[in-house]
Amino acid sequence: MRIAEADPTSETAAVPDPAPSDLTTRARLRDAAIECFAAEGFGASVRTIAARAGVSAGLIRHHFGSKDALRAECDDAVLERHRTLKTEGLESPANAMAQLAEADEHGAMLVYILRSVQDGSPAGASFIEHLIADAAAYSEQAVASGILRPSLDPVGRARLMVTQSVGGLIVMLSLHPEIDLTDFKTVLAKTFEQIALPSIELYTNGVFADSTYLDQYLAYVEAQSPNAQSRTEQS
Amino acid sequence: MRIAEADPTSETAAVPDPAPSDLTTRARLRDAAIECFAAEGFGASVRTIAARAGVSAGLIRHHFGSKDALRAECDDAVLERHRTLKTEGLESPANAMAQLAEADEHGAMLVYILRSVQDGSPAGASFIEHLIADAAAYSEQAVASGILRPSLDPVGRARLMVTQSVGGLIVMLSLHPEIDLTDFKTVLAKTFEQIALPSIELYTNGVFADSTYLDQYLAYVEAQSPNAQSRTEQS
DNA sequence: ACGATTGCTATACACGCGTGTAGCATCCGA
DNA sequence: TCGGATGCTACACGCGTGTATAGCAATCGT
Repeated sequence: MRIAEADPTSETAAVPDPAPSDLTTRARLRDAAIECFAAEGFGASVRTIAARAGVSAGLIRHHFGSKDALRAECDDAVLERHRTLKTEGLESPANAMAQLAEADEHGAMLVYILRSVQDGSPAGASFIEHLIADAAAYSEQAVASGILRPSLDPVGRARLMVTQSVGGLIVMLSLHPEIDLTDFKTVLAKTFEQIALPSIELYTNGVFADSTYLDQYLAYVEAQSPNAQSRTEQS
Repeated sequence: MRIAEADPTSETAAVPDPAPSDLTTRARLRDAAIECFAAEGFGASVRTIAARAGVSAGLIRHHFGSKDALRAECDDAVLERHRTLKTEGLESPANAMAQLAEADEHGAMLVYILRSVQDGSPAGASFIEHLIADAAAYSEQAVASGILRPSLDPVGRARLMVTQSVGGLIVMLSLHPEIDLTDFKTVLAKTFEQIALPSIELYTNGVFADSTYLDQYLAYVEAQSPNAQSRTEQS
């Protein structure tokens, strides 16, 4: 039913329209929507999106049917772009974000993901769960190879680190509402530069001087339920 | 000019109106706005707020002039309530949030702060900066008393930990969009229970097995600019 | 070469929003 | 007792939004 920009079922031979951009208007509309959603959040109006794509507003309805459908297609596009980027490149959760922020297009993609999480949409939750699963898998492997310390709660640790990292970026995004589409790269780079040393330091040494807090908590949780858990203990 | 709920300048003798709640309608309106903003974000309509307070919608304009003025007053109220709560109670940044989440009213207050940050409003930025300043002050004191490890970048560490903690809560909030005003406490308690062990573990031991990453970064930053910084080094 | 489908624009509709205005009841001070 | 301020409601206006419809130009299949 839906005709993609390169669907071979109804493609004749050569490209039918050498547009100003080499993309189909539909694809340009989708990319413009991704950029607008990243820049302004999902409250961006369809007229703004259409104006950014250089077309009329009604064309969005003509191509996608509704704003929600357009957004769903943006979610799919970003999700798949992230997936391919993940499989083709290295996927070290620590600097995956930094890698994503390199190209401008990737920067917009990153911010789109942050907006999705910030918005509370199912797509955002899906992103988070994927990131957590990836982090957990990478963590297990890194623990096995001696890079990371083992944890009493591996998936809990992965969940914590992902939510905190993404959340920190969302906070930094919210702290700069005047952000422009052109300085995604700049702002992200400055942020990473700002938090690089503290985060590496935190991940290397922690912040507590000794293990009294951890010991106290473990004793507390042991007193609460002296049965399950605390079996894989080798911190 | 502004008539507070207990302003003695125009108070006769006894309470003039034994309303269903013992608060002024104006104060009830303000509290209802705080709750609605916490529950739905700042897109909550004035009609919703008025309905929650059990009054008409136009009354908001009558009392506050505009929705923005109402929100500003909510910001002030929450900020001052947080300030008093901070000074009167203990202020350990680690469990300050947990303490805030105890009472229902405090839970709504916490979520209001999170919404402010999420929204990107100046009030949210102010909250964050205050939290960072507090955390930095507490951190300095805790380092002096041997509870926390010293840092190569103390304020950077405080900034990182605050933004990540608050951001993690925002992500958790966004992951539960169906949140109801009545289970602020429940959701927050479950979240804290979920992240307690991983965060204590992280803050105690870090995640890296050794200090190669930190050493590499320090060497890199030293090679980049061999002059300033790296003087207060005693990690 | 011609009909039909496609790409696209322009305009209008319905809705929810914040805001403004008119009016009513009540309470207080002189 | 009475004038005026106060607390509050009901209703209407303008605006921006997503959505729907009508129509035009071009391209493609046959």
